[in-house]
Amino acid sequence: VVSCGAMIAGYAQFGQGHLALELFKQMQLDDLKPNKVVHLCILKACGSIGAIDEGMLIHGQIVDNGFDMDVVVGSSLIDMYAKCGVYEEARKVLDDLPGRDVISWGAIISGFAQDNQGLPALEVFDKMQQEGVKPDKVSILCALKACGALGGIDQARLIHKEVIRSDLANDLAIGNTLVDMYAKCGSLEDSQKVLETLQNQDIVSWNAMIAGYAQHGLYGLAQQCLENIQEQGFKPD
RNA sequence: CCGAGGGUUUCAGGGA
Repeated sequence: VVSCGAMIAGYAQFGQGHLALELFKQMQLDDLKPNKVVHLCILKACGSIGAIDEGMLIHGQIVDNGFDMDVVVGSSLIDMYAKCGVYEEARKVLDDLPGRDVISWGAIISGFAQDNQGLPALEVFDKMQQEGVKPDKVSILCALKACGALGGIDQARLIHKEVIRSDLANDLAIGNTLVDMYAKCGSLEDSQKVLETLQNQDIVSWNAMIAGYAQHGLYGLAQQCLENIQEQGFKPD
């Protein structure tokens, strides 16, 4: 079971969801009883390929095994349902999950944000805080992405302010997401400002800025930005 | 006793 589990984990992590599912089915044909970790990996696989039918089947097995009250398993279920776009079910699992934490909430927020559903993402983000759960880096990343999807510049500035006062003020992933978010909100000046104040920049920072200019038809500025980074010795990808 | 386990930022191309 453990060696199969390790294989399934590998497949799931490398985006080979179908192979993971195949191996999982083979396991069951061989009468090997999946443990908790195998369930977690297979849920990830289901989410990544949108295999909702398989996912619901696994959910049933998890309930039968009494694993469904485990916060890690519960969060994986939420993630699976959210990635499959079945938000009502994701929400139901979240509401019934004892000890739900910032990751459980983050799974739904991420699902909405990834799906360009900015408004519901931010609603859940607020609800989480109303319940006294403090946002962490990942949930903030997702909330910022949601602002970008929504074009909600006011919400964006609000969250940005909070970020500045937090220990994430100099975080590169957060900074990159801010650059992208402001660009998607149509405020390229803000993007540029954030980019310039980053302590370090990487390829993602530049790409976000260039894409922002390009998507607003500012081809000259996009070009200029590209030349800038090359002058600084960075290689575009 | 050991190993495997949860939400994570940017960008391109063809067809229906």
